Formats: sequence, C-alpha cells, structure tokens
Amino acid sequence: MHPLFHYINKYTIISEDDFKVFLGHFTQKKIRKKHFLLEEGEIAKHMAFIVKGAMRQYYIDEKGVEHIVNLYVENYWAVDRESFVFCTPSIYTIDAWENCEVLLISRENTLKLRNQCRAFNELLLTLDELNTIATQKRITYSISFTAEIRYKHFVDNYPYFVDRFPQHIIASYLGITKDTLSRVRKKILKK
Amino acid sequence: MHPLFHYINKYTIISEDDFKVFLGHFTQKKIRKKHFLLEEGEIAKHMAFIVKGAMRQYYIDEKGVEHIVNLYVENYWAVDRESFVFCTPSIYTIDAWENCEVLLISRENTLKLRNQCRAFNELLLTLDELNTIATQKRITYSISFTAEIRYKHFVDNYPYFVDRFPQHIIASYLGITKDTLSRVRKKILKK
DNA sequence: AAAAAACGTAGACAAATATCTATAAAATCA
DNA sequence: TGATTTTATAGATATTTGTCTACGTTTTTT
Repeated sequence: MHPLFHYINKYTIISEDDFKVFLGHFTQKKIRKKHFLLEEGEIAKHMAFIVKGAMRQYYIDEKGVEHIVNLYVENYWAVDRESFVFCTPSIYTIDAWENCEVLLISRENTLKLRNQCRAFNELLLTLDELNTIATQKRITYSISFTAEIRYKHFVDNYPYFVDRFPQHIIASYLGITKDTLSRVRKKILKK
Repeated sequence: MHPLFHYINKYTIISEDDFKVFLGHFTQKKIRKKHFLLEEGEIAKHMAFIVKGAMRQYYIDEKGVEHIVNLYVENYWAVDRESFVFCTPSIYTIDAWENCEVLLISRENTLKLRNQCRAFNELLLTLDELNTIATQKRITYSISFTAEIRYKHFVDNYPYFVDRFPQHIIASYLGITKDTLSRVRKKILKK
C-alpha cells in the first residue's frame, strides 16, 4: 500500500477510490543530496510530501549565515507556505540533506482537491492545526528558556532529528551557534 | 451589521442565513481588564473572537516571570489551541489587558460547525494558513536577528500593538527584558 | 587509498543581554 | 486631590552567547 495512504489514514478516513483521485494530483520526484526543492528568490510552486529522506529549510542573512528554520524527514511536508500561498519570492532555501523521494503537489492542484475531496480538506485542517500547536510551543520555548533547556527539550522531542542532522544544524535550528551548543552539551554531560 | 459578519467576509463568502446559524454557535461575554479568559492549569473550553479590547497570552516560568507568547486586539482569535484541541491543562494564562467584549465558541460547537457550514471550514483553513505563515516568520526573526532588528520589524508590522501595550510587554513578546528594549530604543533614537 | 570536506571541540576574547538597584514621570485609583 | 501603582530609563555588574582561530577526527569524494 502507498505510504501516503497510510499517512492520510492517521488523520482522516479516505476510501481507496478517493485516494486514487488524491494521488493523481501529485507527481513523483527524486531530489539528490544537496540539490534544491526551493531556492531563495523563487516562488514555491509545490508542497512536497517526503516519502524518503531528509531536508532542511533555511534563511541566509546579509552576512551569508544560514539559519535553519525547519527540518523535515519522512512524512513531513516541506514548503515555504507564504511563497506557496501568495506566490511571492521566497526568502528561504529548501535543500535535500539526504537523497530524497518526494511527492509534489502544485498550488492549482491543492485548490482542485479542496473542492473535490473532503479528506483533503480534513487533512489540511488537521495538519495546520498541529502545525499551529507545534510552532506555538517552539516560540514559547524560544522566548522563555535558556539554550540548555531548549536543547534538552529538542533531544527529548525530536530524537529522529538528532540522529540524522549534525550538531551545527541543530544549533542553528535552536537559534544558537555550534560553539554554544558544544558547550551546552559538555555542561550536560558533566552532570 | 455584525462585526463578525464583516470579518468572515474578508476570508470567505457567507450568506446572511448561514451567518445566523454560524452566530448561533457563539455566546457573548464581557471580560473586564485583568480578568481571565484562561488560567494556567485549566482546559481551554472556548475560542474567543475579540470584538473589542486587547488581551495577552503568557507563560509563567519557575521563577514567576511572565513570557508573553501572544497579543490580541479586535478581530483576533484568542485561545490556547493545544489545550482546546486535546483537552489538556494549559500552561498558559490569557487575560484582558483592556476591558473586552468577546464571542465564545466551544470545542463541541466548532466540530458541529465544521460539519454544517462550509464557510466555517474555509475560515478555519484560511486562519490556520495565515497563522502558520505568521508564526513561521516570527520564528525566523527570533533565530536570525538581533533584538534591535526584531523590534524595528515589530514596530513596522504591528504598530497597533505598540500603541496599546506598554514596552515591557512588547519586550517580553520579543524575548528580551524591558531593560534591553529600553537600551535598544535609545540606540535607535540616536541614529 | 589518498585527498578533500565536514564536523565537533577548545580556548581567548568580544559583544550582547540579563540582573539588580534606583529614580522619576505618568497613569490609575480611591 | 492625594496616594498608589505602573511604566520607562539609567548605571554598575554578572552572565550568556558569539566570534575567531586552531586542531584532530570522521566522513565523503575522487
């Protein structure tokens, strides 16, 4: 059975027939390590469901420093939502950290599915709801806690990111430098 | 015409009849300044649409320090989404910064409306979409920029918050202390 | 297998931010 | 009006975090 079918059934009920229609709105693609799903300045033409692999989304500042804003692995949706919805040039880059297999859906096709397929609406609602909850938490941690607590929380809640991305990526995701994360880890190990 | 009717029509199309059904799922309430919409440890029973007034949502840490995670004024929805959706005790407090008039909808009634009213689904989808975009931006700024740039960006994008909340609240929202914000402002004025 | 790139850690120092105490002005309350 | 609370700022100092350079290890590429 298709991996996306399993995935959708975690969130809503969909018949096999509806799923065929659903899947018909996606295209398959392989993205090799270090290649781009989205480059800064481009308009995000697709949402990508990650079947296999790992990706990262980052903002590059005036000094050329990358700031990781999102990490993605299997069953995540990778997209700059703002660019995708408003068709504005993205300030983000999304690239493959590992070789990836993704399913792409265009903005046009999301709108079609929203009209045709109840399950897709349910899915979108649920995903945005969960995303809203998760980002709220991330903001709360970011403004309330020290780097040490934020890192501990990250390790507890996202062990699969810790396994697949190096420390400097995780540091950036947490809004600190790799040097600071290295010190934080040293401090934790001493205890 | 009802303020909520205007509001909904910014995001989707709704007939006056449907709006009556819609509105029937809400209850009116006044919340006086410093009174609570939600207290830490409670389960969020309602989403609140703010017709008039201003509210703030904050997390209180072990030291008793308040960390402002959200600010709300007219036409904002105030809620701890996590608590509301999963019926778990909230870690947040939401209180009225000014005397408020709100429209409350229970979890039960949101689910009813989701089944009955296409416009409500559209509205939810759009709101979560916009919220996803806005929080993504907030996270990007939080991990990428200095306090000074974050504050400038805040003033440019949320002048109506600057007008209605004191500096120490805005400082907390930005994840810095009031002292730091005061210095940042001094530095900006010098230029 | 050799070369190159990426990664993690370390130390010295700089910069940003927090903490604490104090004070004065402004807003609110009684 | 007078008293109280809230708000904003300031200075001195402590703490946290960033910057930079260096080095050894691991991983990847050729």
